[in-house]
Amino acid sequence: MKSEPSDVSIDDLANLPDQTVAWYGVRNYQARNFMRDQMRIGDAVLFYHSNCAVPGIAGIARVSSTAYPDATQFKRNSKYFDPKATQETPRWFNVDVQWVKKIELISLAELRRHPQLESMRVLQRGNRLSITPVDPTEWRFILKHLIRD
DNA sequence: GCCAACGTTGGC
DNA sequence: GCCAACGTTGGC
Repeated sequence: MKSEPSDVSIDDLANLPDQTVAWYGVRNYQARNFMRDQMRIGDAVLFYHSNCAVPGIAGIARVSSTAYPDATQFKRNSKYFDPKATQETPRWFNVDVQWVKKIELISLAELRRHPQLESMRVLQRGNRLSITPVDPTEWRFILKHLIRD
């Protein structure tokens, strides 16, 4: 899951109440569907810093709620306000994400160096999704080879 | 339903 | 700040 560290960084997450954040603001249907239809409580998350000096995986988190309506879609003064969304028929959903640990940053350049990760969804050319599934094989490779405890 | 115009993402 | 890539909008 991508987050701009200027918005919510891995350290910000560690310092929030319950070390938890609602993953608000997703306005892409595919990304929404991943949260709404596929994420389950306890699912592990790679917390990725995007749109910053050194983009890459900055930590591990976990899904701590199932999806529920994103509150920002109803807030007129929010940049995420959606005039077509109503309480009865919300359009946008988010899960809660809880901090697990910070890791030594695995940069995007580093991720691209490993052929074992070349089909990782987040690394595909033209990918603009802020949320992408991680293949178990890729997950295990990252855990085993790119993260030291 | 097509598609041009526009907006957004995000690496560089 | 640039720009490639892609999603969305809306006129027709």
